[in-house]
Amino acid sequence: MKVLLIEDEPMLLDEMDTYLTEQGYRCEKATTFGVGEDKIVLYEYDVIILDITLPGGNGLQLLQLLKKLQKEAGVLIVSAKDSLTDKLAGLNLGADDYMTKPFHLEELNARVNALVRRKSFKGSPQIVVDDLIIDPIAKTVSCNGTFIALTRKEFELLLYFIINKNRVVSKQSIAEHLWGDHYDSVDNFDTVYVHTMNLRKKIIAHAGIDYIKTVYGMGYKFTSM
Amino acid sequence: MKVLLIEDEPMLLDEMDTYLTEQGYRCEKATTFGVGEDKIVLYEYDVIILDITLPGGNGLQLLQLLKKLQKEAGVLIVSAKDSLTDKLAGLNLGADDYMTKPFHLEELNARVNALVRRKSFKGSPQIVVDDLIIDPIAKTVSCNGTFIALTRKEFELLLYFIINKNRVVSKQSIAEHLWGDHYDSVDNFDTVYVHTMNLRKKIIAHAGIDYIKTVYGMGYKFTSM
DNA sequence: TAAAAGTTTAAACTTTCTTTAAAATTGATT
DNA sequence: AATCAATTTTAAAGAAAGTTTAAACTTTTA
Repeated sequence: MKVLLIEDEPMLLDEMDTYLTEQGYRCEKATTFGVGEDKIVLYEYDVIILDITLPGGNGLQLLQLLKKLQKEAGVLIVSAKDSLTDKLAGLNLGADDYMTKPFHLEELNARVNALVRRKSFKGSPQIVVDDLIIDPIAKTVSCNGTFIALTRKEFELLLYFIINKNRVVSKQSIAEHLWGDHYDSVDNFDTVYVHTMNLRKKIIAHAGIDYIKTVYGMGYKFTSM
Repeated sequence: MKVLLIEDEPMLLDEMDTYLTEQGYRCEKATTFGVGEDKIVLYEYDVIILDITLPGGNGLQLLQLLKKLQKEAGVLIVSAKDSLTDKLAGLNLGADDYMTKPFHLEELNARVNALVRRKSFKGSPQIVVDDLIIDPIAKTVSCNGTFIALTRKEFELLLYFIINKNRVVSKQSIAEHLWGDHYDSVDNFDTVYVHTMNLRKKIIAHAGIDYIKTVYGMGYKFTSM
C-alpha cells in the first residue's frame, strides 16, 4: 500500500512517515505544492494525505488535478483550520475524509486504514480467492483455517498478484509496485525471483495448489477460478 | 468488456461502435427506448452509454430502471443539450459520468476506460475474434473457456495477425514488427515460418479451426467472420 | 515437371527461471 | 548500544523453456 504525504511541516511529516511505515505502509513525501503535483501526475498511490495550506499553492487544487487525472487514490485532507466551508469544499471535490490538526497518529492510521478498506476493496474487509482469505488491514492470510505466516514483502507481493489475478504481471511491474519508482536496475530482478519463489512455496505448503504460474519470458500469473 | 450503446442517431452510433470495438470493447446497439429497455432487462453490461433524448421515451427513465434492477453497469450519459439540470438529474439518478455532444471519439474512449477502471472491474479490454478472446493487458488468449499457453513471440505474432485480420501480411512485415528494424537478412524468414507454424498448431489444437491461411508467395492471412 | 515457396523436425544455442546459500540489512530485545 | 533473530538482497550455478538455424521434405505454380 503506497501513501503519499503532502505536508509542509517537516516535523509532522516525519512523524507521519515513521508511524505509517511502522504500520506497514510505504510512504513518499512531498513538502511543496510543486513536488506534490509532480508525484501525483507521475505515480500511482493508494492513499494521499493532503495538507490544504502548502507553499506554492492550495491543496484543493491538487485534489482537483487528481480527479481530472481520474486517479484512484483515496484522499484524506488535513487542515489546520476547522472551517466548515473548507471541509465541504474538500469533500465536494472528491476527498474521502477530513481531519483537523492537531491529531493523534493513531487516529491518522485508523482513518487511513478505513480509507483503504473503503476504496481499494469496495468495503469488504477480506478478499477471498479460492482457498485463501486475505485481510489487507490485518495483513494476514489464511488457508483452510490456518494462518500462512508471510513476511511483509511476501504479503505485498501476494496482494499485487491477487489484484491482478488471471493477468500476467511482468517482473518490471512487480518491482515498480513493491520497491517504488526508483527501481532503475533494469537487469536485476533477482529479488523479485526470490520473493516470488518463497511466496509460492509457502502457499503450496498450505493450500496444496500452486496458484502462481510462471509465464516464461513474460512474468507470473496468479490463476484462480 | 461489454458496452451497450443506446443512441438514436445512426451515424454517431456506428462511429462509436467502430471506435470502441477497435479499442477492444464488445458493443451492442439500441436505437430506441424500447430496444434499450429490453436489453437492459435481459442482459448484463459493463458500461452503458446512454443518450437522454430517445424515440419512445427519456433516457433518464432507463437509468432509473437500471438502478431499480440493481444492475452493476457503469453509466455514461450522452446528451445533445448542455443543460445543467439534465446533467444533475443524471448524476443524481446514479450515472457515473456525463458528456455533451458533440464529442471526440477519443474522449469517449478515455471516459469509458476511466469508468471501467473506477468500477474496478477485474478484466481488461478484450479483443474477441470468433472463438478467441485475446487480452493484451493480461497477455492471455483463451478459447472456449480454456487458456492457450503461448510464448512471447507467439503472442506478439497473434496480436499482429489480429490487428491485420483479413489482410495478407508479408513475412517481411512480420519480421519487422516482431524483431524491429534490424531485420536486414532479407532471405532468411526461417524463424518467421517456425513461429507461425507453432502458433497455428496451438490454435488449431484448441479451436479446431485454422484461422491462419497461407497465401502462397505473399504471406499469411488471419481470416475471421 | 522444375523451380520456388512453404512445412516439418530436431539439434544448437540463447535466454530466462529456479534453487541455494551466504552477505547485508533491518528490527527487536536486553 | 550491542547482540541476536528475522528478513531482504545479492550472487552464482544448474535447470528449464524458448528461439534460431539448418536441412530434409512437401506443396504450389508457372
